Amino acid sequence: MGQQLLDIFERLLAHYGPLSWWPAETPFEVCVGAILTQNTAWTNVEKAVRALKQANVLDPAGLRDIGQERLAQLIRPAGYFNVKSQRLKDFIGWLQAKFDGSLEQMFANDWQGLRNELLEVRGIGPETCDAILLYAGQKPTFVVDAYTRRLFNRLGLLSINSGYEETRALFMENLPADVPLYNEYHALIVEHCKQFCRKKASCGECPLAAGCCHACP
DNA sequence: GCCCAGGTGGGTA
DNA sequence: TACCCACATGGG
Repeated sequence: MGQQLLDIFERLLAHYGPLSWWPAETPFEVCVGAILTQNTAWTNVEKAVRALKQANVLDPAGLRDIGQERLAQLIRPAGYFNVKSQRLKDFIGWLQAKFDGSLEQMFANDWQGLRNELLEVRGIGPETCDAILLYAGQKPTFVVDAYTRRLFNRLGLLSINSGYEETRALFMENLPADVPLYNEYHALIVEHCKQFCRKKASCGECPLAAGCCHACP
């Protein structure tokens, strides 16, 4: 299984090249982006992030001090703005109370314990949690999303009923705990599915075996 | 106009 | 546990 997972990774890497995620300038921006991108197209998140930068509030103190109504208006393009402004506030409040608003302090802790604590924060589910740990904190946890389950189910490596933790375990139990590898693998899965699982390209050019997406024969 | 996007939490059986 | 639903904007 480990070799199969590595083969798929190598094919994706050869086809798309290194993507070097996350698309953000700072670890804090990764955390905000991870919350904003929940069930939302990344292009919409970019608009919201841009607005936060222009308002000069894209840092722990800025998001702590801004009113929630104003925050909601700034992130409006990312959708679910009422829900997400509350989630950002909840995360910032937790970060402030627990680690004095410092991501450095937060990441200084044992990451597996930190993962459990992060999951307790309202609005931080498993994917958002792992994205923050991997892409903002360089911790070796694998990020699973809807694309990952869809793709590996179609490749026959994962049951259709596999949940988040089971899917994550497939990768973490069969691949070395390697941050650059986990970083690239998740990014490549997303990039591949954007192109093929959304019918933008014909399957003749697919770097994986036929059957990886609904457009495949 | 219709479908869906790099989810999550709350409610119900 | 296993579904079902709300949450909302913007691009294809």
